Amino acid sequence: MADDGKRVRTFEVAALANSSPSTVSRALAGDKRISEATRERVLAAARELNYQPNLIARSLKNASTGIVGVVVTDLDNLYHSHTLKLLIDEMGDQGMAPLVFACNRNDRAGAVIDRLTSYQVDAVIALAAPFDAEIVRICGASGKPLVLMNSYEGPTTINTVAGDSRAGGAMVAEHLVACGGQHFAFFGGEDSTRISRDRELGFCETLGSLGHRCDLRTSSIYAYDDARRAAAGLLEGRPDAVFCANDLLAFALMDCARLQFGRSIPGDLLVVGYDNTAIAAWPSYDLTSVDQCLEIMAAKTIATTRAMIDDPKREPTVMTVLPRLIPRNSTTVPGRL
Amino acid sequence: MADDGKRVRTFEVAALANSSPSTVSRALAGDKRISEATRERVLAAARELNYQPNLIARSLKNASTGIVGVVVTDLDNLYHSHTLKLLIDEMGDQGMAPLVFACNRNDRAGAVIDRLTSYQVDAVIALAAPFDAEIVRICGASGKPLVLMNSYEGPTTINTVAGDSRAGGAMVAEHLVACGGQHFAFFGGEDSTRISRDRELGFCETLGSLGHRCDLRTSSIYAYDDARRAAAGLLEGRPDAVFCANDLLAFALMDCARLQFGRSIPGDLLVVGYDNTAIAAWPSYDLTSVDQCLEIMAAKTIATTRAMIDDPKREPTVMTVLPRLIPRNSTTVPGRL
DNA sequence: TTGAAAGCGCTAACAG
DNA sequence: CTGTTAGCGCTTTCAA
Repeated sequence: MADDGKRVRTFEVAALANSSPSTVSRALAGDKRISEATRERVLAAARELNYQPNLIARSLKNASTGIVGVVVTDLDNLYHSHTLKLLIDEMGDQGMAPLVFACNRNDRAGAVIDRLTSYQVDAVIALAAPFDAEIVRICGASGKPLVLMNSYEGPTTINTVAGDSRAGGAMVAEHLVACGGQHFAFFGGEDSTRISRDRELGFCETLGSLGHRCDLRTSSIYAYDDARRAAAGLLEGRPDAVFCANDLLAFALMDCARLQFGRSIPGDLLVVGYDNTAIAAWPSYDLTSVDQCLEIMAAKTIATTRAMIDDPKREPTVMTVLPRLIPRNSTTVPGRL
Repeated sequence: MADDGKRVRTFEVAALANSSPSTVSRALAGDKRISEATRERVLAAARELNYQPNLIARSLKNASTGIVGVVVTDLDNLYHSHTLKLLIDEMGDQGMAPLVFACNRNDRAGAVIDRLTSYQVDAVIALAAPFDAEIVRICGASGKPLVLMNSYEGPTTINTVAGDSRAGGAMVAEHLVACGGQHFAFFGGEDSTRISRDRELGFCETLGSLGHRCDLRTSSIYAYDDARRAAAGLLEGRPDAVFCANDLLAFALMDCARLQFGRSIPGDLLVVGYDNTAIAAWPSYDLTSVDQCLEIMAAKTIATTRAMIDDPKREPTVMTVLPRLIPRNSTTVPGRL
């Protein structure tokens, strides 16, 4: 029964168990060299006093805190916030404690990482962050393993887990051709991002190898209104098959096509999105989309992080997760299948 | 220039500044009794070595870690993940470090809180958590301030920041009556939650005082498919004005009304949602919704947390934030306004 | 105004 | 198998 305020320390447990702090520490750590009898006594005492070890004190002695820093950008993006949720769940299961900092556009990434490392995190995971040399430098200098998840770009000297955007783009090309598309368009996210470029690249390459080409393209930032405007421009060109670099762009384009251009989907226009957001499955959109298999990516990210913590001089790995296309009504051509 | 791996300690800074660790500590803390000259020397040395204090070590001596535990449930709910984002941003600005744990339905809340308190967090914020006596007991026993944000229920002996659901329901009633509704329905979230009940209560009360009543009701869990099914049942009763306890329910109901019942919105049916999700503003839905002013709630939550940390024996406060109704096309009656 | 020394709670090396 | 001791990096008396 922990009484108000003060936490129970090893010392108190030791006193109750007629033993010493070190014995308590060992018994709780499962040290083999403790006799069954004393172990029992210690465990009983600990339970009775509701002893919870002070992890902060422990980590001052050990090298490791069990805390992993997570740097996130752009949590307004539903897809990113879902990724964070998966990471948090996975880390919780693995006994890691996520210390989460947002690094919004105007923050200096370096300052954020400095705060993180001040807390002696065991590693840093950067989520959907634009590649930032300063992060890499600081983590390198402080010897903290760094893992980039779904981040926009990075050399192979840094641990990276990302979806295979190029393969995803290729899948979409094959699918749209199979569905009878003739005039193809690409609707990209922010052009500077490697992810959007890779999706476009895979798309165009594969279209080419199938004897088609992508005549139209435009791009927009991640915001419905902007996307809507850009979509209008794209639709002027009268494409009949559009690949959108993410679901939000696809939703905006579908709304624009139906409400503003009076076109029916999939009758007049085939649309494919990316990320397989929950909303894609809603009947109003029923959007064919590429699923990045985020659960797998999150699991790999955590596994990589764990491996780097266990062996800091391990070679960095770059992992790629193959996405899969989820066909829905936005590309279902009545005559086919 | 911090070299590989090892962090710089006060000792090294002291050596470079021809001084002692204690002086370094004081200079960096801005202690008044340090001469201008030595302060300069110390700061210069610290900067030169890129000294970052070890916050873990510091907090072992001090009472406080600067870490605040955040317990979240149900991050799949877009509204909750957005709330978390706002909290993270606000805490970052305030110099708090959020240690985030998910407490999913099958986890024991107690275990999660125990892990949190093992890290000596300065306070715990429970976000959208079902009220759980165990959390309260453990936080109480360990003397950690607890703040519930938008949580489902709680006695007034606990710090709470929540939207005024009853007032929100009342606003909706007034609005729907003003828009000419005649046959009212309420579409609730999980019935056990106080929040949904309060929204309904405010709605029905105010309808009553305006000479109307709410004849129909149903409820659903937070999942599109379930909501869609429940909505179908509700629409059988042919209401012409529905208040949905959250936006997701409203979207499902709108889809159901249009696609399955062939009813037009707002022509045949007025719909109001709650939370003012980003999607509510999309043209396909263009949904009138109640905005909870989450930024304000997040700010108040952090302010309360800060106040409790600064003065742990402060009386708990219960705060309520007045929402505001955002009218959109789903309740725009052509003849009016 | 500054330095030396003690101690936060824990664990690990070193006796016994 | 177990207890004593030292020390993680910092802050803070206490002395000078």
